[in-house]
Amino acid sequence: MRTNTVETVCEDCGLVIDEQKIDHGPEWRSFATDEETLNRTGAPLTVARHDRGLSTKIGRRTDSNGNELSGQKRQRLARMRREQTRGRFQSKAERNLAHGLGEVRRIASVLELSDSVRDQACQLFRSAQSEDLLRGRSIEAIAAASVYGVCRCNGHSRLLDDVVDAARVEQSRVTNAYKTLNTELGLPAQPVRPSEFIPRLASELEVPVYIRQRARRLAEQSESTGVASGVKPSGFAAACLYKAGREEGRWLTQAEVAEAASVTSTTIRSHRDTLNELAV
DNA sequence: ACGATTATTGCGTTCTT
DNA sequence: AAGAAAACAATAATCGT
Repeated sequence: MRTNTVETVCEDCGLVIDEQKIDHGPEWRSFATDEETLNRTGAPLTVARHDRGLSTKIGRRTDSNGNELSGQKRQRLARMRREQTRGRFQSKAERNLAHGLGEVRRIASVLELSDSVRDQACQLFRSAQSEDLLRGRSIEAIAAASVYGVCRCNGHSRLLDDVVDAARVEQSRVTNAYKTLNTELGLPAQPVRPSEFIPRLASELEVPVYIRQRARRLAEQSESTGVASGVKPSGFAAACLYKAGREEGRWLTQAEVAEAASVTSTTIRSHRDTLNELAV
C-alpha cells in the first residue's frame, strides 16, 4: 500500500484503491479585509458526476434573493437554461459518461453502498471508458459491472445477483462486462470469502447471535488455514453455521442450512467433516 | 434426519493436431 | 498456439438406516 496526497495504491497490483481520499473541502477564503465574511468558491469536487460536480443549474421562479420573477424575465431565463443544457455535453463520450455515472450512482444507492465505494465504482467506470471498453457493450452493463467489481475488490458481500437485480440488464451481459473489466483492467478481485455469507445466512435462518459469532469464528479460522479455498463459499459458510448450531445445542438441520445457501445437504456434510478435522 | 455410496459437473492440466 | 481428452475435486442424487 502506498499513499500519496491524491490516491492510495496497492503496490502488488497497482489498483487505485481510493482516489481523492482527502476532502479538500470548500475553498474558504476571504477577499474582504475583515475575516468574518468568508465566501466559498464552489462545491467540493466529486468523481461521481461527469463534470466532477461543477455544473451550474439555473433555477426557476425566484431570483437569488428569493423574489418572484416577472414573466418576461422568466422567459429569458428559460431560454438560457435550454441553451446551457444543450451545451453541457461537449461530446458523445461525455454524454455516455454522464449516463454511465448516473447508472452507477443509481445502483449504488439501491444497494446502499457507502459514498467511498460508490466513488470507486464511478472511478472504475471512468477507467473502463478511457480504456475503450464500452464499444459493443451497453452502458448499463458496464456500470453494473463496475459496481460489482468494486464490491469484489473491497470484499463486500454483494453478490452478482444483487447487482443484477438493481440493474436493468441481463445477468449474462453484466458477467461479460465484468470479465472484460477484470482482464483488461486487471482488477485485484479477491475471492469471495465464506465469512461474508455468515450474516446473510444467519439472518435468513433467524439464528441467535452467539451462534452466528461462533460460525463466523469458524469460517475465519478455516479461511486462514486455507482449507476453504476452492469450494463454494456459501456452502462452506452454511456448514460453519450448521456446526456452530450443533455445538451450542440442536438448532439447525442440514437440510435447513443447505436450503438457505442453495446447496444440498451432502455439501454440508462434506464441509462439516473438514471442519471437524481442523478443530480436533 | 443423517450417513454412505454413486453420479454428475466443472475446471485446470496435458496431450494432440 | 488452438483444441481435444483424460483426470481430479466439488457438488448433487440416490439409497439405506
